[in-house]
Amino acid sequence: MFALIDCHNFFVSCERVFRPDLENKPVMVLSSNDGCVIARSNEVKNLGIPMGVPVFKIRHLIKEHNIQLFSSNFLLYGNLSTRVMSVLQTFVPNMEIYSVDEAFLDCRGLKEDLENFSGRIQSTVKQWTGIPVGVGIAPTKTLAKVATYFVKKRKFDTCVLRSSNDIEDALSQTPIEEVWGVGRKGSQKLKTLGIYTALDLKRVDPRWMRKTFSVTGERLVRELQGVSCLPLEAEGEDKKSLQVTRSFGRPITQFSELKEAVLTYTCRLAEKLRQNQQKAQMLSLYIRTSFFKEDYLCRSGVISLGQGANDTPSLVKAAAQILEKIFVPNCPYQKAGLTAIDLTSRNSVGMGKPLQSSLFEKGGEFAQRAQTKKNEQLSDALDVIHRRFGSQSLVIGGCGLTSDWKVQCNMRSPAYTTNWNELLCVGGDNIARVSIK
DNA sequence: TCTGGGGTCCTAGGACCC
DNA sequence: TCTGGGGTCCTAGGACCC
Repeated sequence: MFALIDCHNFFVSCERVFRPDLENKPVMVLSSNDGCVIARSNEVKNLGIPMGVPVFKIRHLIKEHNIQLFSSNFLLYGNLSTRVMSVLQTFVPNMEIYSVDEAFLDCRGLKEDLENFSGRIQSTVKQWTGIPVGVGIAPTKTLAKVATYFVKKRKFDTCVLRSSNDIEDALSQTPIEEVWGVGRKGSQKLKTLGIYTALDLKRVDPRWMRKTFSVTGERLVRELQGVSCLPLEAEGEDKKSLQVTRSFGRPITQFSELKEAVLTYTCRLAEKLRQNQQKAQMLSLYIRTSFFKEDYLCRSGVISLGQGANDTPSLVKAAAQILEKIFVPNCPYQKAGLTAIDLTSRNSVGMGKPLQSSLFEKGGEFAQRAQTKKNEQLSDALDVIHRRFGSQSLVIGGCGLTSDWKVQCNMRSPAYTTNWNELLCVGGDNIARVSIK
């Protein structure tokens, strides 16, 4: 049996941990640039506000219902996520962190009654972290997903699907578009084939499904039939790609400004690579205008980083080269994104596979190695300085200093758990109502 | 006026190998 | 006249997830 633990309205719940006065009030968290709704409290869901809707379309509802807004504060959410996961780790030997707000637990060998077990998880996480969670338990991961769908819909705390009667009953009440792995396109196609519920899908021939929807479709059907095809993923797998993509606070037309933005994102990407102890062998960059405007334009390019790099100077140089190549003048760019691909594994010798050196390396092998070493030392120093004095304390020249193209986030909550200067104050002018149970 | 960010997996088709 | 069979690797694009 698999247990899926799913945090309720996670980002909103994180904000409420430090703002208990917002309990039972409508609260939303917005995407970067305060553009779209990415998390809603139950009160907001009850108003019929959908996930992902742009804020400007619902201004009137926000005002009318006095909805409390927050810019996204991923530092906070990431930190609270870590807390929740470490509490979950105390319950079972094997678990998979599936996303920032979800984890699968392997329930094999559990002596305890499952209803009791899930209740205990739910109350412990709430008490130790302040985050409310739902728990769904079933024989496969996909069925556990169905169980948590019921938790959300029916406002249960927990749901255990065990007997085939219970499972079939739950599946018959699950619309096909709610099944894990069936997206918008898939559900449209399935409906034209007469498959409307999860139960309908469970009853199709897996071999037919493979022909029509590839191996992924076949696995899905088998999972619904109770045959586990998706094992718990091992922990600490290396990432296969890393990205930094951002929309700008306003459209950018000038090359010089676009370059500042791209190089700023590149520095961040290099930092992420170093944090992960990985190197990239390829770097790709795209720049694009707004989807919603006429003459939509998207340009992209890829460049090789030779044997793999994660030092800031190498990546910055590569990104600038791509940008020169793909830039088209007089376009209102709205977004840029970088992706590091072909990442070397964390555990391989000397960080990165022991690759052959390139036959066509310029400047001779020794000069090249010396330069790489310098760049890596510089990057390490940069990391140390950023940790100590903040990420803005020292930047490379190409990133610019004014950068008024930066994303808007005017309603961000404090970094309550990661910055000494932003700890929650109790008493004084700014009294927070914290109830300690 | 105003529309997120970061990932994974799968397939098809082409180039290439013996 | 007539031209095989069995592979791997790479890339682009699509779909899906949170």
